[in-house]
Amino acid sequence: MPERDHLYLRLAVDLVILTVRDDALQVLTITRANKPFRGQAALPGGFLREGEDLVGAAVRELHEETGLDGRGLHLEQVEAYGEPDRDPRGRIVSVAYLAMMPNLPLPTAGSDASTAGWTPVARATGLAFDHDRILADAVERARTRLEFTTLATAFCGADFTIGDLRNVYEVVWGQPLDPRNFNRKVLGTEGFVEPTGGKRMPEVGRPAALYRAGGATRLNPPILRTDRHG
Amino acid sequence: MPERDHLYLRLAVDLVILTVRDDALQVLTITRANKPFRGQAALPGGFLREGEDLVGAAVRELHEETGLDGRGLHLEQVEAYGEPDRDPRGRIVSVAYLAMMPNLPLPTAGSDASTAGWTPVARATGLAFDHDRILADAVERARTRLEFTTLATAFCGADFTIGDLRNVYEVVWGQPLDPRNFNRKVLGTEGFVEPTGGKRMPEVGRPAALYRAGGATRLNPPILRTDRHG
DNA sequence: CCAAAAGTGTTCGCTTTACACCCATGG
DNA sequence: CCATGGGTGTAAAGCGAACACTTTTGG
Repeated sequence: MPERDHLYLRLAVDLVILTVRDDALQVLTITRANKPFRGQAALPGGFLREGEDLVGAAVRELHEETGLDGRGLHLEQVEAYGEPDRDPRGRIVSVAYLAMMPNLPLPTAGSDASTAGWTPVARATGLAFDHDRILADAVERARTRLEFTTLATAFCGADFTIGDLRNVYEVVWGQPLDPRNFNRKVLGTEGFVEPTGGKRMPEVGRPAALYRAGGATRLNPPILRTDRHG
Repeated sequence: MPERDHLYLRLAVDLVILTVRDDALQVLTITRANKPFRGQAALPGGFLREGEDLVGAAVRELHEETGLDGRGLHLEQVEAYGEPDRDPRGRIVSVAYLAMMPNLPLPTAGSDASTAGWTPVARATGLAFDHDRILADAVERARTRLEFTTLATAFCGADFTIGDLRNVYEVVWGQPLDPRNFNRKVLGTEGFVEPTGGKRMPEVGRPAALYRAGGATRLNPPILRTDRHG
């Protein structure tokens, strides 16, 4: 039923999956197997299919291209990108999604999955399409999310210490924080973390209490970076 | 060049144009002239065309449906909506844009434009498609924007008083503010407003100094609502 | 004079920040 | 003992909420 002035196009979903690894903020990238940009690094993603939700497409593509199970992951829409010439294959509008996950080994099983890997955000330049810009937007969004939500816990495993959580903030923000004040701020925010009762023995130093993510979503009051963006 | 698993669809752009009018937050709506939802209120919007930018489509549709010139308006992307059944005409993904403008009379010239009008947000329910949800998301975004950016000035004309600006905050947030503290907060934020030197005589009371929008974009420190959302 | 809105000064209390200090472990 | 990171106490500084008070107009 195409009509006059009605442009038909394809819709892509691109994924910015972030983790904290080796004291650096890293992004999940794939090496493109097909043209255009064959052999070049890109964000994982793919085309929306019939009957599929945007988030559903994101979860499916994540699994197909990296072997990861995206269910349970907090997938947050960043923005839609629609410049007419952003994709040489034709008119393709892309919706970017952001997720944060703990530092887990990537499955190496699947065929497509074999090309997926972590890249430090600081060195992730020259990506295919307009993925440099998408990545920059998503990282800025993630930095803001740490200020106002409890999503930093998404970077940690099931159990973590306050030091682990502080490390997430320091790495994502690229800014050192006072360990003592950070401790109080986190523990003083109801629902941010819950003690598990366990302890973790470090290589050196006093054992640290273990926590898991609490029920709260929003941080009130927020934990603000002093170095304001903009 | 359609391939397997590549869904072709149409992309719509929907507009949430807000203003403050009669001490109420109001949204620009149209009455649909075509099916589906013929005769029902909806947000202005339309389909993306060939070679067109997302923002370009938003500006064009705004002009076609309301007669307004969207150039110069701060159009901010809110979100993309992609539920498979959100539009009975077929698979249509919509990208919503938000803009804030002063209380100007709407052009009544154009044929399509004749159905455009302002509706108080509080009474704007039962809109076509999923526009109720889009409106709610956009309004929440606007409320947050007032906290962290200088966009409240977009609701005012070229010249305005601090009282005018405070009224914008009070109406959009639905919450009274202390006039004295608000005054200092605004004037103490560099680049928020600039004095024009003029004064405005009210019907009753002391004349108020006039200001215009300053060069700043972000509010640092922010002006936070006490009634936290969520 | 009074009413009403604009604008200034000041106090109180909380949050943030900076840092001294103690705790618990391995070597 | 020392080094290292975890955790508590505390005082100073900064900021926002509340409100007394002055200013400038029209009636």
